Amino acid sequence: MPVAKGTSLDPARTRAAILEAATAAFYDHGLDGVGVANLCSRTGVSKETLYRHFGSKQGLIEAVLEARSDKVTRWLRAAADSAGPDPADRLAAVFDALAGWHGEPGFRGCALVNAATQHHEGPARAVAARHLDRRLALLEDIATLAGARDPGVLARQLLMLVSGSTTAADLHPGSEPAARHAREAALTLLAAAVPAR
Amino acid sequence: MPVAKGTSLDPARTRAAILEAATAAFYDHGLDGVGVANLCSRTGVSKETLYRHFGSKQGLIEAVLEARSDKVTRWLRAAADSAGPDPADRLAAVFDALAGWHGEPGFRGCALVNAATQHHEGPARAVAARHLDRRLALLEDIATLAGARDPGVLARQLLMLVSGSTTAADLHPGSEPAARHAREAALTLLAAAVPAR
DNA sequence: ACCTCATCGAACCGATCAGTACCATGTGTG
DNA sequence: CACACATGGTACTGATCGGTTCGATGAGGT
Repeated sequence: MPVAKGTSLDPARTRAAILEAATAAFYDHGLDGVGVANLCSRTGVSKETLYRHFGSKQGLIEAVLEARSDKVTRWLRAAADSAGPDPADRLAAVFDALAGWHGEPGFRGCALVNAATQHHEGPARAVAARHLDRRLALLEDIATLAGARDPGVLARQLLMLVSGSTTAADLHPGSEPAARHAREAALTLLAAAVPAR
Repeated sequence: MPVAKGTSLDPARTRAAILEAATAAFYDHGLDGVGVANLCSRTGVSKETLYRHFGSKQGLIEAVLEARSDKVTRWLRAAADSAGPDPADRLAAVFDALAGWHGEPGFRGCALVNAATQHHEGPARAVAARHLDRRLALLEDIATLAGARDPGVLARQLLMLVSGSTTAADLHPGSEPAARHAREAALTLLAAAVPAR
């Protein structure tokens, strides 16, 4: 038997439960805004169990951010894939997905970026940098598919629109969703970056 | 005599010194990363003096962010003004100024945005929102001057490039400065937003 | 000379923090 | 049944936190 089959006393399951609760708590209250004891009471887990699984609070933070980056990256790539082969459609789908995310109740910006701005040292910045690299790769795929003159440059410009719209949606009050304007800007940049027609 | 003229025992001067040291410390280590006692030792000031001037740590944070927003807003507007009347020149000058800022040693992103992502409650978010409003107003002036179809929409798109390039410069490793790519994107969006030529 | 006021330095408070240790409990496996 | 193990609960440590208080010092204006 490769994996455990029991339901209750399963280390992997407790680990996942801690991870899930910590992800939400850190996102809502900040990395420094929630203590380990608080996290334990949210999950119904003892401190000893938490420390046995993650070693330290920083270890937990790193695991949370890593898992979050994986999940968000998969989600955004799936949104692009669901739009079919046309690069403009794929790009539009990315920003439509962002718009949906920004409108969710409890939205507080990108968890990875937020974490990196809170902890200048430690693993947060490295994980956030890799996260942005993943986003960049997705956008660069679209730019290349569209036949852009310099896909790397276009992708970096599009990434700024992704990050910028997320910041705006979090911090800037506005009647219209920021991602909708970002979407139009992205399509304009895409069209301007393909040499011929 | 309307104001004090002495140099040493001047409340306004001590207040400014605290503000200056706190601005740097909060920027470098985060709002929660530096304690009040630590701040006092940096300035050579006693806790009693600090609390007499600012009432609480939150009061100090609010004063720091307010002053920072004023200073940054004036600085960015001055950069635009130094570029002359042409809207494209003014927009380019804004991103050139950003590029210079992003390249400064110790650059860690926008202090206002960072503060707002660290403290979801309290004055930080409100001050940051007003700060983004000021930036938006500057960009909207340029958009209007250029005769854009919808200056408000263009300004919000440009603001995303400003915020997005600042985030990228802080968190994303890259050989070329993000603001240079943002500058070209901004000029492209500006050109595409003016109806006739 | 006098008084006021800003200030420093230090002690102090209660709360909270990350992290550790110990013990009782329950589950799964042999 | 017996053993190993993951766990919850509780108590504890040493440090740091924001904030308050008190007394000594010294400068400025009258």
